Amino acid sequence: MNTSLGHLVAILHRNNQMYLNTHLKAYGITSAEVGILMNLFKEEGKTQEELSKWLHIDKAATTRTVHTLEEKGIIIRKQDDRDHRCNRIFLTEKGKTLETKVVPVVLAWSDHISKITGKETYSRLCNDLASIFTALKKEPIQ
Amino acid sequence: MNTSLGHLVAILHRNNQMYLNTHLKAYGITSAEVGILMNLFKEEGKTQEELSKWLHIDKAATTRTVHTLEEKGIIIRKQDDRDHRCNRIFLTEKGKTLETKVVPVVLAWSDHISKITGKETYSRLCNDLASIFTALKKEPIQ
DNA sequence: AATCAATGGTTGACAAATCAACCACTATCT
DNA sequence: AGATAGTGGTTGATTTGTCAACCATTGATT
Repeated sequence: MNTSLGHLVAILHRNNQMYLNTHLKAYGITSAEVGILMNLFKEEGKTQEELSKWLHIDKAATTRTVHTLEEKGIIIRKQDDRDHRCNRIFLTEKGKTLETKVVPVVLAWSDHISKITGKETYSRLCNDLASIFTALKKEPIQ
Repeated sequence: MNTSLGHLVAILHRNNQMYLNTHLKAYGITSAEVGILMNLFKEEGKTQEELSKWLHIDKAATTRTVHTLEEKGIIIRKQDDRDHRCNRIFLTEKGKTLETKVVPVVLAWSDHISKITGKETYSRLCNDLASIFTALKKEPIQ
């Protein structure tokens, strides 16, 4: 099985993106927006910088995704009162109603994978990946 | 640790891409080309269709990547004698010399990850992902 | 042999993300 | 207070990939 880790991760990532895009199309949501939304469902009011760091995504990408979400009426950007450089991001009423639509779709894909691997393997997998995640946060590769 | 599998995989994938892009820049190779090259180093003469399937990548993407590789003088496309629809892909001499440059970089990233997780965890991780990989091949999600 | 479907590849339009350069605002330092 | 450095966000250019429509060739059916 001479398939490298990078290769496997790439395939899984694209598979996830495609899954999200087809199943969220009905709600007008794209895969790129899912990360930000899932974050907002948990806690609103983060700055774009904080979102970028959490998602490990370039701040330029965050800017653009946040803009399209605002145009769709799903979030609002509010300038911070103290620090006028910061935009703090909040869900609109419409945005809040999306939680019950988006979250199940995100979980459904994980469930698919979980069924493939079996439950223990799946949670082991998540733990292993999470440990990489935290390690990369502390000490980025090169 | 409320970080979903999709999220973790996405981060890891982008990390890998960035790593490859910075470390292969000197050789004029981009991350998108790595998959095809790694495949050709093992076995030449595959069709674009076969490459696409192996890489789990849209055939349009394969077309474009193969074209840029050809423009760079790294590969040649030869039309199949029997079936004139097929392009079979081969490395040029210049392409063959890249193996000793590209492979170590690809492995270096894996090594980084392996050092983070420890060796057993790493190979377990690869096995778990590979089992997902083969399962997806047989029975794609939705 | 003629038609019709399937296959391999190409193209155009778009989405997702990076990088680099930039602007506006804040914080610091003298 | 004024120069300077740092931070948060935006923009333009480019890369990577998807999707859908298309063309050319092959294969199957009649």
